[in-house]
Amino acid sequence: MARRTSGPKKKLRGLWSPEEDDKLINHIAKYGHGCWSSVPKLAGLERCGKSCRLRWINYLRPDLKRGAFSQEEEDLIIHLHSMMGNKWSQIAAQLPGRTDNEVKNFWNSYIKKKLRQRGIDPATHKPFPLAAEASRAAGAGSSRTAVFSDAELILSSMTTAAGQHMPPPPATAAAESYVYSYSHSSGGGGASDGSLSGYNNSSKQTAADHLGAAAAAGSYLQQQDPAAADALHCGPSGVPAVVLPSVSTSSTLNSMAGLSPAATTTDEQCNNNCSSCNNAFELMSATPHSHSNHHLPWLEMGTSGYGGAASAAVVDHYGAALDELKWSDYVFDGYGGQAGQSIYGDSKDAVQFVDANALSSSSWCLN
DNA sequence: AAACATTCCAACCGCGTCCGG
DNA sequence: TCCGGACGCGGTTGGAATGTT
Repeated sequence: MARRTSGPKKKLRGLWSPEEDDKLINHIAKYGHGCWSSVPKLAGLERCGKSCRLRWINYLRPDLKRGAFSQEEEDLIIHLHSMMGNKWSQIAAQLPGRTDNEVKNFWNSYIKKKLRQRGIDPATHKPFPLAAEASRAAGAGSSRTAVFSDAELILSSMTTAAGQHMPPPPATAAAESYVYSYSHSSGGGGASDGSLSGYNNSSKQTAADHLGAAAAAGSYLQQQDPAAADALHCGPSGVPAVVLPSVSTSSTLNSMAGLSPAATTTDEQCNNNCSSCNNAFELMSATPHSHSNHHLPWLEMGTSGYGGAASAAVVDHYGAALDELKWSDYVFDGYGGQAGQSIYGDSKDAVQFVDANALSSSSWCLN
């Protein structure tokens, strides 16, 4: 992989030899890197400080994980990318033992391709126009794929069974307020005791991962918009209290920051139709809330528990926070993959939008 | 087995930011 | 306030490894 070992610029040295690595490791072990520009001279290397820094950070650091990315890491990368864009260093910061360069390469060589294959624009995390059009054409059927247009969803969220329009969601929420139904055949047992008993064996680890991932996203949200994070009940550590995903949902991502529709419900949404949901705020204690067929209006979540001005404030906060969220968030929930399975992976479950006919204007919570 | 194509990823480049003088 | 050096980040490159014909 010798790179530019010959050329006009003398300073280019190509691959690092084991001897060079040893020198750098020994030097840093003894003295630390201090000022990188002085490292090459002190370590006896014919490299620039920048190159030494890069070599250390990307390859020699003892805490690097190396090896293939796990499914959870992949999911997290996709989700974080949907929130942050190409902020590789920030994304890598949420992945212990991974470097920005590694994440970037993984994205460019693998994830990007995977998303494209699924008709998702990796840059926007939204469907390619053609794919959306194809989906629209196929939309006449009872089940649709996860490829859809924003406008289509907004429309569906505003229409009731009688063809009447639902009260419009808050303006900031409208663009993101997708109503969809997640229909998952395998479902998942409910667990309201705060344990992970609602998760099957293979899901428990993923459930634990959800917490970590949610914490990461919560932390990010705290940084970006503390007020919004507070509205989402992010604790001081950045961990949102509303984090547990529905066990019926597939991946790490649907739980991110508790922002996903499947991850939370509220009293109003559930009281009428959900006998197993006793208290909306059970959710806020990170209790697994497994209602595989909840059809909740995204963004309505959490706000109905607040009254009047407080609710409006929360909505504002949500709006600000949700500006950061993109299509993949919904996809992640929408896909009904098994726990630990990337929603971008093959899945036999198809996302279904809530048929407008299934919604009443008085309740968002339907089974 | 050879030639060619594709993939992967370490390394480099250039730019922006930070910070001390 | 300006300047310059150091640092960090994201984008790009190009050659080794791997796959395909």
